[in-house]
Amino acid sequence: MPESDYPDIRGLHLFTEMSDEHFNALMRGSYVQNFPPQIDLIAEGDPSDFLHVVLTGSVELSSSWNGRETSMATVRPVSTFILAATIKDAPYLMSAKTVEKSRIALIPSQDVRNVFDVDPNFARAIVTELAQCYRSVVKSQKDLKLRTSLERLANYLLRQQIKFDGAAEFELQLEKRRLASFLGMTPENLSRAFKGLQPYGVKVNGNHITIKDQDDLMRFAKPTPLIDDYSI
Amino acid sequence: MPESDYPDIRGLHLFTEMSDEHFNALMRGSYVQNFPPQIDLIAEGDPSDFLHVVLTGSVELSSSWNGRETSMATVRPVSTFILAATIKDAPYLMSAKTVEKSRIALIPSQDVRNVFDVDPNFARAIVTELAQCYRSVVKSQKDLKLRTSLERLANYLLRQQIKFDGAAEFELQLEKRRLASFLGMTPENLSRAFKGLQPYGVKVNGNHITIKDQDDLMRFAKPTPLIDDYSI
DNA sequence: CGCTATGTTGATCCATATCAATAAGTGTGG
DNA sequence: CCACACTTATTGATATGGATCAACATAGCG
Repeated sequence: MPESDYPDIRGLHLFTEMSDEHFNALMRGSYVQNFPPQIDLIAEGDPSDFLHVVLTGSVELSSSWNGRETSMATVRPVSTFILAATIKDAPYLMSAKTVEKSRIALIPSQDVRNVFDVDPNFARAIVTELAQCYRSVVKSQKDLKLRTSLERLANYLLRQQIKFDGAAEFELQLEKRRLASFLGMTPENLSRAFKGLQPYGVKVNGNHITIKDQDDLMRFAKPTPLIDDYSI
Repeated sequence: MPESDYPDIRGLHLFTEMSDEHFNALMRGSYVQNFPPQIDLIAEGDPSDFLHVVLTGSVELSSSWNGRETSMATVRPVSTFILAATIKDAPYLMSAKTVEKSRIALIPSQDVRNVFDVDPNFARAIVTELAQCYRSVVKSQKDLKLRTSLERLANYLLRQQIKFDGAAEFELQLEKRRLASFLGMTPENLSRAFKGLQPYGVKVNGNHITIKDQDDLMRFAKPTPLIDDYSI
């Protein structure tokens, strides 16, 4: 891997606290690759040979069964994905494909496990990261089981708004069809859900969202830190 | 904590590999309590003061929002729950209440974090456990998003059957209303779903399930290790 | 430019929720 | 030990959220 990529990766929580020696050892065995859009990186069920780090671009994680498919998450720079499979040396539970042109670091899973065993700081970081991931999925599960699709959309928009520092206007980060699948609905239903939020001051123009009155939307959406991840 | 309870806890993956010294240190600060059925142990949002270990009985984890409630999991002996909250020192995301009379060990979260920092074997065990938990929720999420309620029930029954060593007849471990909520449906719908599985050889009598022809049910349920956890 | 993928809108269908009534347990106290 | 209350399970009738199908519009893109 080119040393110019080291700082980005080092900046991740996962890698900040570990020793230089171990970090460099990890990096030496790793490599970085540029992928065009729509490239399959991983198929669910594959053995987990590498821990992946998205440096630029974005990657969609999805799963399928019996001819159906659903979007599970979108990974943006700089973060890792499929840490759990790497740790457990178990097959990936999700497929991954690039959404846009992306630069991705691949760290051999075996190296991750080796360094984990000798670097307590790295071990602690992994635990924190895994606990974080776990809690995120639990939240997402609650979102799915406790809310209607309209409520999920409303809360999604509020979370996005917070990401953009509470701006009244912002751009959707995802294609609508992907967003629909992520929220557990069809594109048609998402279209109608946007309409359904008009009474609460939500305006949509392509990917451009305007939230007239945040409080109004919040009264409907009833966001809570026990479901909605404001940190990400 | 009475020393007679040590072996059960020590037998958990989480605690097998750690040093005696650290294990005893953890146990000294812990205590064990007997609870009657239907006792609230934890409310979601509470600070995570203790790692809980179910020694006997069973505990239901649930979440609620805006007047709705859903069952997230049922914990049976001997296992821990809310490890992630303990590790992150963050509020619980789920509530916990005893289903039956239960004996539960409470290990102060601070102690868990302290020992984690000094015992590499314990640290590794925690990572493995968390990765396992994470993957379980991801599977459960896929189950919810990719399958109809009938398919979820069919696969649930097959997983239960495997737990009972493939026996053609077994007892449901959960009350039906709890099972319904766990599977993300109403009790009425569960009732009808059982009927809907009759053509595939599923017979229900109270909590007693009979699966006439496993292959028949499997052809409908299409179980896969990428969604269905055969290990638990 | 057309071509293809994405998004919208309308009509309809279906899975599941809700409401209501009844039956069957389960537990409690007299 | 039974009668009563109360919770759980089932069944039927109906409502509804969301999916599906179809047509059309729009927007990237080679």
